[in-house]
Amino acid sequence: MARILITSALPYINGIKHLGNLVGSMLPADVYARFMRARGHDVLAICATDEHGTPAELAALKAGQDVADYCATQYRIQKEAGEAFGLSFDHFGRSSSPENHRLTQHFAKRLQENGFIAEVEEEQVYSNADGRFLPDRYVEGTCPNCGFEKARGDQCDNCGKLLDPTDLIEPYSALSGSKDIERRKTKHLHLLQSKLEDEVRAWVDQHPEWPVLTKSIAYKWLDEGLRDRSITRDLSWGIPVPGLPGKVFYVWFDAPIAYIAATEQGIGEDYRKWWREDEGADDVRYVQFMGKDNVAFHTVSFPATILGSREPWKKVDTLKSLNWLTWYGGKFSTSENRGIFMDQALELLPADLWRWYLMANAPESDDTAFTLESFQQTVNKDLADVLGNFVNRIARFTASKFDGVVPDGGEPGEAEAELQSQLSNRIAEYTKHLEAMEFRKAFAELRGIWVLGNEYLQSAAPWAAFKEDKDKAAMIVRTALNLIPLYAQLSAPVIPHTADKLADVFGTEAQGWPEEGEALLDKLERGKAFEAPPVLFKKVEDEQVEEWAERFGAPRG
RNA sequence: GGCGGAGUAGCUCAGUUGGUUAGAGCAGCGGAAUCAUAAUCCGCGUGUCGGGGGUUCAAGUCCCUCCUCCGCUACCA
Repeated sequence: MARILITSALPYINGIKHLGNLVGSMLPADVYARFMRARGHDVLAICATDEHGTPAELAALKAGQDVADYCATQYRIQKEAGEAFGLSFDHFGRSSSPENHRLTQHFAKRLQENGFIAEVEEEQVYSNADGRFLPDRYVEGTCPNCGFEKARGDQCDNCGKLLDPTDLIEPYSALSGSKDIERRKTKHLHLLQSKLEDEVRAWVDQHPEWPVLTKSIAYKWLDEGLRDRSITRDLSWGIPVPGLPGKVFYVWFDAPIAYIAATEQGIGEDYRKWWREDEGADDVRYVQFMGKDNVAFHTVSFPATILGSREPWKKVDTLKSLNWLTWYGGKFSTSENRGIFMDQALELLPADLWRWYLMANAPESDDTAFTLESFQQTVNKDLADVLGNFVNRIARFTASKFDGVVPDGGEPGEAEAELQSQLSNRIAEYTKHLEAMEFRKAFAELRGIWVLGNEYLQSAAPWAAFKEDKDKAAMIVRTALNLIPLYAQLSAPVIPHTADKLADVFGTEAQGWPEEGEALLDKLERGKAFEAPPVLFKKVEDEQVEEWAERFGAPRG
């Protein structure tokens, strides 16, 4: 039994997340956690809301709420949506927790003591009308390069040129539109990452097994040279910086620390057994899930923070980074009402349908398009036709021909040996892919395992055998029925709610995993009575797709 | 602009270190079966492997170049 620590990139607080966010980190983290628990490992899966930063303050302002109240409300909404989706985090915390305040300040203090922090006076754009400092991208104006009138202070969206807010012609606040903005001096703490560059590189060098994308992003930052960067901001909402009143830590400094703090929120002092290598975490395997945009922060910035603390905190062993799920090839967008969000998805259909489609088509090697048409086709075929119909046809056949009990009699022959052999091979492949976090390959294999049931029934044809040799028909039916509890276990990581229904048919356990080489087809107690379950999956109808396409802004035609 | 990733069948994608006639699922066409949610199972695959050039006995795979999409580029997170 291994100890496995799993974290998912933290969903930002400014509103409920869409399907792309879900499949980008939280859902694969959950699937992996469920799989590892099923294999009997000691798993701790952690997530939290990421609550600080300018966008959170602005979202609260827009909602007419105090930012603390706003975050509390949004936290509850996100937590509940996650639970409804079956996300089985052992703890879903908040980056604004007292634990994270304490821990973030602790890391800053340690970095300070070790000489990795410097106080620097710099100039920032201040808006008098808004009464606040503005991050570069919240300053807009005319691009000096191409003349585009709504260029942002960090980059022009029209010509792509990288800018500084002072480059803009006639700059104004993107919040209020006010031109009453000025540069003001302000003091900030800089993390002296340049001093840690060699250590970070040495640590990255220890992980040749990381995916190409992950390594190339990390080395790109290292090759350019780690720059010292500000880890504080002039905001009111956040973790206060001791000695600098009115300042808070930069959200990207405190957010990864919240992985640790959320663990403490969840399990108290025992969090150290998972996070401190000198207090028991030396045998922990730590796996992180994130979108590709987050890789640099997890391979370089956060490790620099940890290394600079000179304390033995657990660092990541394995990273799984995913690409983007797109809405018909474009961006999911809250403001423009494009795409489906977690709460909306569950109003339409049960979580397992979304979970299956998202994971079977996870954006692992490249961005992947979500379309309602593809979703409909996939869940109808894989879940309703292949899995659901298999369970329904064998259960109802048993009900009508064998009085709804697992029939006794007959001896398995060549076909059953062949089925057992194919199952063993495919389960081994499936398990291997899940271990490697290759989700698309894994679920193609699981689908193949479901198909084996239909193939077996089709060729064994118990309905034909029943007319000549009832013992043989009984043996075939018994063999097929044994697939139901097996499918419950194998399917549980990805479609947990359905897995529970499958396990309930014979009162077996959905949690667990078949042993390698285990005899799988004669485990059910003979003579056991059971009820054929209701149809597992209703099909998604064309009219529903039409309606949703309209409602969620799908490009038509 | 720079760095990195990607471009393979109508669609979504596999294709290890270059090596026999480039694969899978879906869709489509044909057939079988009738237990089942008109569900299932079997059979059918020539597609300029983004364009062009090069290295090699041999290139989807290596090199050069061009095109398109995506990410990062350190003050969005």
